[in-house]
Amino acid sequence: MSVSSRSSPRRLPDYPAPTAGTSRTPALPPALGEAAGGAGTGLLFLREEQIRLAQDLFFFAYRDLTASADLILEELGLGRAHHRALHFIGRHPAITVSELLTLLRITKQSLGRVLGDLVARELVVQAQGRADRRQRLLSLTDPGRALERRLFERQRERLVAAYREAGGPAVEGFRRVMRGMMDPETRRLIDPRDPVTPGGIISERRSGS
Amino acid sequence: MSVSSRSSPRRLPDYPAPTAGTSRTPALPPALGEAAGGAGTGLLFLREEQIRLAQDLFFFAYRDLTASADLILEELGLGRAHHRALHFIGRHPAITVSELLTLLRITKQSLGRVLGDLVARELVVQAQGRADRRQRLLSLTDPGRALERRLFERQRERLVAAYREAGGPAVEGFRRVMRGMMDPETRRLIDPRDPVTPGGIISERRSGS
DNA sequence: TCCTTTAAGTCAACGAATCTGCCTTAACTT
DNA sequence: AAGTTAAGGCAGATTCGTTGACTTAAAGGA
Repeated sequence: MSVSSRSSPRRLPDYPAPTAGTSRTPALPPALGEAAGGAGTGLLFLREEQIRLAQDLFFFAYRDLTASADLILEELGLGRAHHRALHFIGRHPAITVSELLTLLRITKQSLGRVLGDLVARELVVQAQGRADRRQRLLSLTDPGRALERRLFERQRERLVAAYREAGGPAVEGFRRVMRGMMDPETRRLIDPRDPVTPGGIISERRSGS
Repeated sequence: MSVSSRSSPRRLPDYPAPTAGTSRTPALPPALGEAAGGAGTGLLFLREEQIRLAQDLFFFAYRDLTASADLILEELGLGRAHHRALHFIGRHPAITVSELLTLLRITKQSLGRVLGDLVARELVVQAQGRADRRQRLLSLTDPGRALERRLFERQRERLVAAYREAGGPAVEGFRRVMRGMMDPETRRLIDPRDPVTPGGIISERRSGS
């Protein structure tokens, strides 16, 4: 259900203070950052502005980080969805389709198209599972691995720079906060200790190595 | 240009080791987290696995964080694009359309649709600029502010929990790393000190308060 | 005053990436 | 043999983004 209905040249109030006392705000609200609570565990560090700043940081950092690989993808006629698939397949060779679906949280249809492209281009291969022959275990081919690496390098530069600037303890803090933002199930997923279900990435389906 | 061509029941290799020695990897590679370099500023903290973990953290945290507001949005027939617009308009009352475009990095067309919906639903109002009457300064209406707050609260819970668990110094580290990942221009944008261009959020167009 | 540029909005057409619902095939499980 | 699971497919739709060209009104420089 679309909502649009803008068409006539709406009348506009000719003064910039439409609703309640909403005067112009400065570029960004001042109270935050190091100033607020020092590096200590001050009591006020949960003020609303802090949280809103985190939203901003997240939006912009994610936007810029993902954008850094887009040039390469565009040249190849691939999209971010392809990148995500390459990333996770590269990180978990012989992953099953359903595990990949769980990681990406998209539907079979959506993944199907992306995966079809990648297989057609011979960036990904499917192998029949040995233990369960219904499964199509996904792995990168050599060209697939090469492409994934090219994409990775672009983001690596940024992340290395960010890590280096921020320093080790900051990186540790970064990780802790990021983990805290995830759903508990997701957290378990990326946590080496306490593997989700004994065996596979998601559900044990280990077959022997 | 679509690439698909999957249709015939492709022959599959019936053994799970398609390419080079890609045997099954464990749930997640072991070397990382606190184990790796302690909380100290070890020298090895830039190893590839660290970087790849950051990618994962980013993907999952962003996914889970944004998903937390989706329930409300869906009820209203709005999308994430609407949420983003509400967020930034709420954060910068009387923002101009072009400033908003710069923040979101999308095209006028895309924003146009979203904004049209929001104005039609009276969640956002446009007011003619006083200094420059070509501008349509955007602000939230009271219902718009109320909705934005509902959406915010969902995310706030997560972020507060994450901040609280991680602790103050971790939060500071989080911010530093996030800033480091952005484009320099973006960084200037969210940095109160050193405002981008004197005045407005993006370009000075301050008119007096 | 004339001319150019800018801010906003619009039309038309398209593309990427998601979704739902329903169905098939093959293989595993009981 | 019957039921369930893994993968894949078709049809159709939605959301959100794109490009390119154009209009209108206002601002600003010469």
